Amino acid sequence: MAAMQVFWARGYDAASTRDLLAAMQISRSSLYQAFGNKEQLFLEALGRYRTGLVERLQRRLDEAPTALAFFEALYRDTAREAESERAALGCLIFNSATELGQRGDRPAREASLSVEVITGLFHQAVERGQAEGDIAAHRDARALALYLTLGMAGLRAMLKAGTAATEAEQAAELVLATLR
Amino acid sequence: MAAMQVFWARGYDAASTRDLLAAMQISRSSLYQAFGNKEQLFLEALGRYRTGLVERLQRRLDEAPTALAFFEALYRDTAREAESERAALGCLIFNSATELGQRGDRPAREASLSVEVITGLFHQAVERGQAEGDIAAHRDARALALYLTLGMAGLRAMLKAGTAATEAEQAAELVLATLR
DNA sequence: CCAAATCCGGAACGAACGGTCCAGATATGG
DNA sequence: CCATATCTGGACCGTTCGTTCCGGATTTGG
Repeated sequence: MAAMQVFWARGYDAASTRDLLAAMQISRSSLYQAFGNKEQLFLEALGRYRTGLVERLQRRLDEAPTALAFFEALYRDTAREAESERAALGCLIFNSATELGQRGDRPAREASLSVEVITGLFHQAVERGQAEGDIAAHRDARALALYLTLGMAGLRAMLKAGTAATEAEQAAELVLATLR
Repeated sequence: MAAMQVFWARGYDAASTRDLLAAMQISRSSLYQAFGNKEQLFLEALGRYRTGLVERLQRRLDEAPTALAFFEALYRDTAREAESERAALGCLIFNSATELGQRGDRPAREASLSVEVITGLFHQAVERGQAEGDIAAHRDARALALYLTLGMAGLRAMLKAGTAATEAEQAAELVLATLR
């Protein structure tokens, strides 16, 4: 969905309906007939983003030799995005969660829920890693999952702030160090 | 400055000049005479925020028994803010850096610079901690400083996403574990 | 005490916002 | 082939945006 890209690049509030129309290549009336309003279009876009991201992460996790290797690849690949256009976009979920904060409306709640979904996936990955013996078993799996979500949110924030690739990679490496 | 609070709570774009006038209790013409425009008012507010924050952090660092104790108190106090109104506000610097991203204009550049200033303060604190022997000396000080800034940005993002206090504290504790 | 300089409330500007609406284009099906 | 149903381009709505501007209030200084 093209609307996703617009919300991703500009944020919920700053994405105007005119931006959305231009990207989706449809007319105003079609948008309102098909989605009701801007809020529902955003919810649809965020839902699709989350579904796609979870699918991709789950596949990478399933295909990874170890859960630790999964986290290492995820963090290193993300850090290496530094200084690219892709890095400036960030992640729609973290972007939305920080923009909408505790606003209390549906978009805000859905963004928070999406962060929790990511943490849930990380939790499952950590448990696998602890069973495999690659991830320190003496630490609480849920706490590690929260820590890894925090790390990703922080890394994405640093990339948005313009941190250089080498520095992002060094910081990411230190996040990973806690797993061992 | 009252304008700071408005930018802090609502973000740069979402803070309307009418919001700002109401908070500052001045008239429209006074604002434009005194600050030129909204962008310059924001730069002023962000500058004051940064100065105040750096002063407070530096004092806490100077008064802390060890640099490690400084980081522990900072992270724990921040995590404990979870579920409060204060946590929903986040930090003006990280808020601005993530909202404005790599937009290239003055506000965006100033936000990125502010993040770097925080990292610089952390760098100095890490070096003191390594000299004192409380912080692992085998790790690069600059990398640790970047990691700690990343951790703070991540923690603030989690608080905005509505993470519970107990979970925020657990995650913060894991960030601190890397220092030892 | 008055003249001069400064300040400020509020009206007004053009532009952009999210959302509505209808005439005309397009597709459907008997 | 035409009647009917569906879709859509774009004008338009009221509101809000950042900014400008000016007449009148307030302060200042001699």
